[in-house]
Amino acid sequence: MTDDVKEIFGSGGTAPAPPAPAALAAKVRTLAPSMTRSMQRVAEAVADDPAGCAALTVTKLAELTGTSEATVVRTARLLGYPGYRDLRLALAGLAAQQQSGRAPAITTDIAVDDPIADVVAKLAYDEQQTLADTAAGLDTVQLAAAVTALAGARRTDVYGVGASGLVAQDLTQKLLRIGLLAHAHSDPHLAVTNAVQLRPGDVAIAVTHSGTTGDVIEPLRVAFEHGATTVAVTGRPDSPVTQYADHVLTTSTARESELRPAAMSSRTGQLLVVDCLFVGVAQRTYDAAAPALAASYEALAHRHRAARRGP
Amino acid sequence: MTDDVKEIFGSGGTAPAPPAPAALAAKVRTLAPSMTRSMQRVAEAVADDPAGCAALTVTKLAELTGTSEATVVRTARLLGYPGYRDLRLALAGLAAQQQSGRAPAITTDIAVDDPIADVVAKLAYDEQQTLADTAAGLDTVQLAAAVTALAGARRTDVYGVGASGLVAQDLTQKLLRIGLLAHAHSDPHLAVTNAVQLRPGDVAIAVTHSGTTGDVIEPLRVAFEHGATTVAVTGRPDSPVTQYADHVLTTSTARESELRPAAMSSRTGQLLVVDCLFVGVAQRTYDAAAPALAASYEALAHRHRAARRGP
DNA sequence: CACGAAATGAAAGATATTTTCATCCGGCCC
DNA sequence: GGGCCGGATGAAAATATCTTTCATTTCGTG
Repeated sequence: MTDDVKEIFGSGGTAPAPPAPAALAAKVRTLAPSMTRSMQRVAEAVADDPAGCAALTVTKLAELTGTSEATVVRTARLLGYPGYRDLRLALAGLAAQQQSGRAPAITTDIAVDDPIADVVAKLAYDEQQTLADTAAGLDTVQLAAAVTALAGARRTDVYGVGASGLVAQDLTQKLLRIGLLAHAHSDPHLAVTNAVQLRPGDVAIAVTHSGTTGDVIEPLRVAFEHGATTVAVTGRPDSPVTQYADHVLTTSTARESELRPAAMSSRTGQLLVVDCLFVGVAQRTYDAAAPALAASYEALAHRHRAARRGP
Repeated sequence: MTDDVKEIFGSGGTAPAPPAPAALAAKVRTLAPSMTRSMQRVAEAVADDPAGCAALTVTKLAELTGTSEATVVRTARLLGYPGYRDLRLALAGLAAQQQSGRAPAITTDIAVDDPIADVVAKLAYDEQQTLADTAAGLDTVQLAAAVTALAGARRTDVYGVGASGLVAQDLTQKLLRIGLLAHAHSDPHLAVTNAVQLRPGDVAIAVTHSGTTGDVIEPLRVAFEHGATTVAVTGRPDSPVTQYADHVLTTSTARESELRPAAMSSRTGQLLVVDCLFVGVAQRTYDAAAPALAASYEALAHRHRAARRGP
């Protein structure tokens, strides 16, 4: 009997045997016949609830199965581990695998009665998806062109209203940090007024998910007509805003739903594009950007209290 | 409510602190700043090679990192485990997950001479990572509590300056959309002035990555002392801001580098938290939120031109 | 430059695991 | 049926591992 088992499992019992990775339940079943009664009880408990057993000490598991520590250790040995400690480790791994295996209930829409943990998971998943899609769909040639224009611009105006307005501000903040003259406009009147000032060599950027926001298209048109280099960051590469854009940067959108309007999910992709623009420009103007970044960091330091250490 | 959460997270082994399952690397990064030098060495080793460390005893790991057993245990404690034994178990689980899991990752930092396509890939990857880590590390009990407070608040004030200010605005915009009275403050004086008005039942939210921004802590403190329910969204769960926070929502940070300052990478996690808050509140107040969302959509429609160009 | 607080590691103390060994149980031959 | 044998089993000793304590060192500060 024991010989058969050995044969099936290859080389000899303890020493050279690879500590079983995952197929534990199977191993238990296979080896069960060659086990003594009390060892079987232990093995069964282990196969039944790996996660639970992983939390138990030798003594506890012995108690639970109505056996002794020695028996538990013997069982562990039979299963191919040097001792109970290692079996326990493997058990923890197995539990974790099972856990992560039965994950994705996240493909569904967010429902009104989803528990909060599901909401977190779904939102995170959707945003990750948006990032992946946007990154994959981003035209690096257009991006590089936009970066070049930004890096050499005398001044840069960024237009965005609503949720996209925040993205526009984010970009502006970043560009200012590395010493570029940038301004975000969310007031359409002022935006147009300023757009008139733009000249060739300047840059105007419009951020709009739909690509149909008049308040953003107008200033971009004006900038375009005054010879500025114009960039559109939009989720719709065929939308009106692209008419006046020298370079179009397309963002991807996650599925939307009632509890997750488009305006909300578009933000993630837009911000990725903005970050790419920023880093791109920072690379191009590194000699100026690096000290500027360091300086702005220094300047802020005194506004932070010293972090306290936990006890 | 609390029951739901408990259910999701399985039996409450250690009731108050669910020992981190997978978000270990994230946790290390989050807590690293509050660690001492030698603890950091241990934490780094652990985050670097979970599988390897899982095979080590306390003594060996102490040796490997050039520290003592005591330090290893202290580190394990800080990471949220009762002792090294449990950290080791979690490590084994993590290793197993990684094993069975996914692609290796893009581990390099963004360099000055990276081609633009690499920049896009790295940024996207980092932000995805941040999302995953933040989602995994988010305490859903705290989140649920914050949502409940928000849903029932008479008014809500949100504080944030710099990059976090945009996040604060984002949250405010969203809450306004579903009919809640919310206001974002980036002027610290006005913020404090307004915080004085808050009463029990009102909510104050501070957004700060470092958790040490005085301009944000002050108004939160005032709000706290006036009995408002206070929430902190921060990357540093042990920072000063949490002193005055009834509920702490921790965001995870991606590694940072010269071309990718902390302020930049923190935004992604903060926005995820904000989205979760929003959706949570929208669920709770669905009957009021759904029509409000629809109404705001309607109201905006006329500001969009019809999309031209069909296929 | 001395002071105090925090950090650190050596070693004692507490637990958990492994080994040892005496006992027990079941079958088998006489 | 009794006695003997061989493996199965658990109690307890021995060891390894983990945790705590406490004295020493280090570092920042006035």
